[in-house]
Amino acid sequence: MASTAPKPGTPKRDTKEELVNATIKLASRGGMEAASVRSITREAGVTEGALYRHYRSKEQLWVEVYTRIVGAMAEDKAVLLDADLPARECLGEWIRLTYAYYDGNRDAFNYVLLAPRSLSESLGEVYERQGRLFVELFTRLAARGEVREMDPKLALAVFGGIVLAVPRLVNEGGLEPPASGYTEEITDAVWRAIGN
Amino acid sequence: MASTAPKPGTPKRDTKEELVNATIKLASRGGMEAASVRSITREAGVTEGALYRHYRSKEQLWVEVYTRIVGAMAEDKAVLLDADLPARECLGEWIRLTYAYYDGNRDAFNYVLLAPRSLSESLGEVYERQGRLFVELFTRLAARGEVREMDPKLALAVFGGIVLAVPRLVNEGGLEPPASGYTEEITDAVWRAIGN
Amino acid sequence: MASTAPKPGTPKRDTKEELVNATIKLASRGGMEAASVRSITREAGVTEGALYRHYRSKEQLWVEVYTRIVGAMAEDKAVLLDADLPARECLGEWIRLTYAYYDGNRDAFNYVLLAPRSLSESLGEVYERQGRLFVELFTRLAARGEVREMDPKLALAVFGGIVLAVPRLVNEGGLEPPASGYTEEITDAVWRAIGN
Amino acid sequence: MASTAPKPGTPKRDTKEELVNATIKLASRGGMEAASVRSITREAGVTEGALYRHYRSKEQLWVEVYTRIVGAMAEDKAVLLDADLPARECLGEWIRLTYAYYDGNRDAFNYVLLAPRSLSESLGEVYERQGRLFVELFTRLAARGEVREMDPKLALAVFGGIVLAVPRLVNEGGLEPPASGYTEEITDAVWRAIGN
DNA sequence: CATGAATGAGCATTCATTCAT
DNA sequence: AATGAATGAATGCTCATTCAT
Repeated sequence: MASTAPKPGTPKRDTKEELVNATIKLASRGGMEAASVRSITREAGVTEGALYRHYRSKEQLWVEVYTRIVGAMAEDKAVLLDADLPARECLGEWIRLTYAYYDGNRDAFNYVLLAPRSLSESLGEVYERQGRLFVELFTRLAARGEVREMDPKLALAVFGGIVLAVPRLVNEGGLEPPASGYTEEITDAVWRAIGN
Repeated sequence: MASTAPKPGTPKRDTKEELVNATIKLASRGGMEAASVRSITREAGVTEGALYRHYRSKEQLWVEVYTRIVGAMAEDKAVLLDADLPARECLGEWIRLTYAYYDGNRDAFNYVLLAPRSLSESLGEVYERQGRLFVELFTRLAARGEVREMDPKLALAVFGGIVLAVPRLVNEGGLEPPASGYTEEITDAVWRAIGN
Repeated sequence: MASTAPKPGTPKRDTKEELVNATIKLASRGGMEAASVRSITREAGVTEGALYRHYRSKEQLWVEVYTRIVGAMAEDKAVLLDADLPARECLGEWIRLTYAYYDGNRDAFNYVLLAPRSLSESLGEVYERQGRLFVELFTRLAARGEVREMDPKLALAVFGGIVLAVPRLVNEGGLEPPASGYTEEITDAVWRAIGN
Repeated sequence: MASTAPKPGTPKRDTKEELVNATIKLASRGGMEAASVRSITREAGVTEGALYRHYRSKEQLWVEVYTRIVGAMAEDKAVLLDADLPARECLGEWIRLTYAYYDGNRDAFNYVLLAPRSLSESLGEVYERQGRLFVELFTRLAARGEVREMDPKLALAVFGGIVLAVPRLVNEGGLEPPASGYTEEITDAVWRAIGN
């Protein structure tokens, strides 16, 4: 008779997981407004108290949500960073990678990008960490003379602006959906703007 | 019988005006959270009831706020559209104009960017109208062969992305402040991305 | 057809009154724990929001409650202060007066006396004002040599301690109820402790 | 097989002890509000479940806390009761003793004073037991004609009132700190009030 | 036109207590 | 004995909106 129940000392990781998933799900569907503590916990199938066992505050839950998304993406990007591909190709991969994570978590990203004012410092750090990775990439490529000579942070803004604005317009502004993959055209635009 | 009340023929547009100004003022200072119905009406010097006499809802007040800002900007841009300047110069002016309105109304814009989902159709229309103006510009320039051949809506996304992302990063991402005006460098980037 | 409804501009003082009364009533019955915002407003026949129209916080409501009770008592005591009665008689009246207000508001008093740590500054002020009145009385009597030479604040503590402890013991410690009026015996004890 | 666990014969009274100590420690530092079940158990180094293995409820833990404090004090006072000192001296010692326990456990005492209504009967008994001891003392002294003829319970109220009110005023009412010990002046006042 | 008191559902958070392990 | 995740009702408070005057 093998027991399917978790052992006493074994922390059930399910709840944290459920909470994070519920948060992303709700935010993706109905924007941040839909992601109240009540609705998150209902969606996760637990009570409000359970959230506060695992996270100090709603904000800390968001920190975890964002940290996970960005953290996973950052790992993949770090690999790319060391792959020493030609600049244009590298940028293309970078964008493809960004969209891979962006697509499933659109609203989590938007929340962070559009309302950082209200976010805690620890979330700000995760946010910056994401930016530093691009700056690192750009700086390396610049050292090899493969991209334009410009403030890497400005390059980051240009890159981030283009990459984030396009899906928004696709969604809400009437732009046609990606079809064969907008990525190519977006990479073109980014490359022209910051490439060599 | 000297009357201190406004003359019958004199339309008292004051209340609506005060409400709109109060909204922009509060949102610009303290973000969207500071612009509650209560604080808006207090700032405007009227009561909550008065707001609802003039606007169906808080949302409708925001529609008006946004319509006015974008409307005024659109007028200026329409002039530019007909001025037949060389493409690059025209784009530079266009950006300068955008920032002129954006700077004074950052939070009104951000609100729209952050939560368009919850805004009524009329706001969506205003939002699109702004985009159509750029599309019109781009199409004209394309007809003269002065910009790249690309989907004008994609150009809009690229343009909008760069233009909106840079001030954000300047503000919150640790980028150096505009100095004599980042506008030049932004225009460069935009031009490379979508110019000819 | 005389209208019984309040005029537009006329503030209905009822709600504030109801709130104050409900607070005293609940605190007197079930102690401070029974006086939650929810129960206070239910008892007053209004919703929670209504409380916050009239008071910035629950604490501010308590400030009003206490201010009213102490304020009314202080007025009566001020009269006594100027009546120039012989010390012992004056003290007796003072105690009688204290009980007159104390009896109807026992828990409001107890709350303030036993948990001042959590009270706002403005409540602290009201609290002190009550004490200053006694100190003033004691100082005057001392100047006439009718009471003992001692720190008036210590006298206040002795006076307050005796006066407040007796009803507590009557209520909860098994002391027999006042019968013909404990006041006489209490006045005796107080007089011996601080009189001349 | 060296065992690190306590020997079978050794009773592990640790948990109850830790719980009681943690409660007193927290209440003395941060008032009753700081003594939540969570913080008590964390301070004691156990979990919430452990508390409920040893006490039916939080209230029962407080009963134990209070019983211990008062019990220890009662033992000391019982010795004093049999020492047959002259009345005034005896009262002085009694007060000194009271403060010795009161000072280290101010908040435990205040809790009882503030909210006895909600405490179980067993706590009420402990509370009364404390009073009975004084009544016993007073009755003996009265039999020897060394104190006033008055209801011993009234004497208890007078005694208790003075003794409890003075430290409060010292702490919060702006009275000067005890210096070499207010005890002398307090004993004076008590003696005048109830002594012979 | 304007007032402003009242609504009532909503918010994030805390707490003593329970119970499967 | 002890664990600690989960409960669920309660807390003080905010907000856009309504309506009798």
